[in-house]
Amino acid sequence: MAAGVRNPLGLVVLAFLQERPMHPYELGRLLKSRNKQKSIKYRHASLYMVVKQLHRDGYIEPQETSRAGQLPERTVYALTLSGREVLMRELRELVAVPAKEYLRFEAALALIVVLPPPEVVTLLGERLQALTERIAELREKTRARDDVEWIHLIEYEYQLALAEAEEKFVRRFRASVDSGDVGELWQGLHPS
Amino acid sequence: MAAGVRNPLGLVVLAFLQERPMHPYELGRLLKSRNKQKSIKYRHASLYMVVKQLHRDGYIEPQETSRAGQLPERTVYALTLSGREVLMRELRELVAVPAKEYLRFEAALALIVVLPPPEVVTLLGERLQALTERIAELREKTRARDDVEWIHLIEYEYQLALAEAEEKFVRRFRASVDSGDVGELWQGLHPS
DNA sequence: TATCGACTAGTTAGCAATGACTAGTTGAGA
DNA sequence: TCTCAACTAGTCATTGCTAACTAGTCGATA
Repeated sequence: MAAGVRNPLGLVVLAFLQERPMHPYELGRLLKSRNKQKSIKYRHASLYMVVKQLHRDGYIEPQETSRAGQLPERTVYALTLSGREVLMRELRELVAVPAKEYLRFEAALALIVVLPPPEVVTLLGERLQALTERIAELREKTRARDDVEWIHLIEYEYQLALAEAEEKFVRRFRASVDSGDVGELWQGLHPS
Repeated sequence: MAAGVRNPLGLVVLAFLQERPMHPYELGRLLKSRNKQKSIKYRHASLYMVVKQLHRDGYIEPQETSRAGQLPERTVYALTLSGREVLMRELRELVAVPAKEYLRFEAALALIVVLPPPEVVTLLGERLQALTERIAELREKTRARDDVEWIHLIEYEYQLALAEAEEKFVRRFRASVDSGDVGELWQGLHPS
C-alpha cells in the first residue's frame, strides 16, 4: 500500500541500501559514523520499526540471514525497484516544497504574554547565550576542511544560517521588550 | 506522574484556562480564532487527548458538565495550582533553552547527494519560488496594524526571520551547485 | 581470572497522535 | 418547507515512535 515514507529515517535506510544491502544494525552504525544523527532523529528501536514498515510496503526485501556466535540473527535487506523510486520521489519533494514546521520556540512566542515582560528579557538573554555557543560550534564545524567535501557539511551550513537568523531575531525582540514599549495588553496581564 | 507537558497544545490549553474555565471544544474555537493554529499544531482529536492527559496529571480539573439540546455533554475544565506552575515552568524553558529541531529540509540536505546535481538546481529553484511567496505573505501579515498589538504577531516575525534566512541559504547553495564546483564524490555518483 | 563497561543485535509494551466516525443543530437558499 | 452545508461536541481504532528490556560478546583492568 504505502503512500510514501513519512519518517526521514526511512529515507536514510533507502539511501544507504542504494550503496549495498545491509542489516539494520549496520545501517544504524553507518548513520552514526557519517554524523547524520545530527540532522535526522535516530533512535535504535525506531530504526527496526522503520525497516519493518519499509519491508511491509515493499520498498526493501530481506536477502539473507546470517549470525555471529550466539548473537541474534541478522537479516540483510536490499533495496527494491519501488524503494528506489520512492526514495527519489520523496527526496525531490522534500527539496522542492517547503514543509510547514512547528517549532517549539514558535509555540512559546505564541504564548509569550503569559510571562511578565521583565522575566522574558532575562530568559531571552539565556537563550541568546546558548545560541551564541551553538553558532560558534557550527562555524567551527563548517569551516572548510581538506578531508571532507563541502557538500557533506551542507546540513550544518543550513543549521548555521537558521541559528544566526534566530540569534538576530532574539536580539531585536529582547531589545523591544526591554525598551518597555510592550503594549497595553501584555502590560495589563501583569500588574506589578 | 507527569514529568511535564511535552505537547505545545497542552500549553495552549493551560494558558487559555488561565483566563477562565472552558470546555475542550471552546478551547479549540478560541485557538483558531486567535490564529494560533499557524504556530501550534492543532487537530481536533488531539485536543481531547491532551485535555485527558492534563486531567490525568492533575493540571486541570473538571468543574461542571452542561449540555445544550441533544448535543453531547460538555465538560468544563479549570486550571489547578500545579497546572499554573507547570505552564510557567515549561514556557520559561521553551524560551530560555533552544531545542534541537529536526527539520525536513535538513534531512533532505543530509541525503542530497542521492540526487544528480543538475536536478538539485531545478528543485532548489522551485523551493526558492515557494519561499518567496511565503515571505511576501509573512511581510503582509506582520506589517504594523492598528487593530493588533505587535506582540501578538511576534510568532510571524520569527517565521519571517527564518524564512528569509532560508531563502538566502537556498540561493547561495543553488549558485554553488549550479557553478559546477560540486566535488568529485557527488559528481562520481551520477555518471552522465 | 573475575568483573565491569561498552558494543552487538533485536524485541516488546505502552503511550501519544491522528484519521475517521457518530450524531445532533443551525441557517441559508431553492 | 425541504435539504444541504457548516457547525457543535466528542469518541474510537489504527499507526507509529520510544523507553526499556533481553541477551550474548569482547576487551581492559584490577
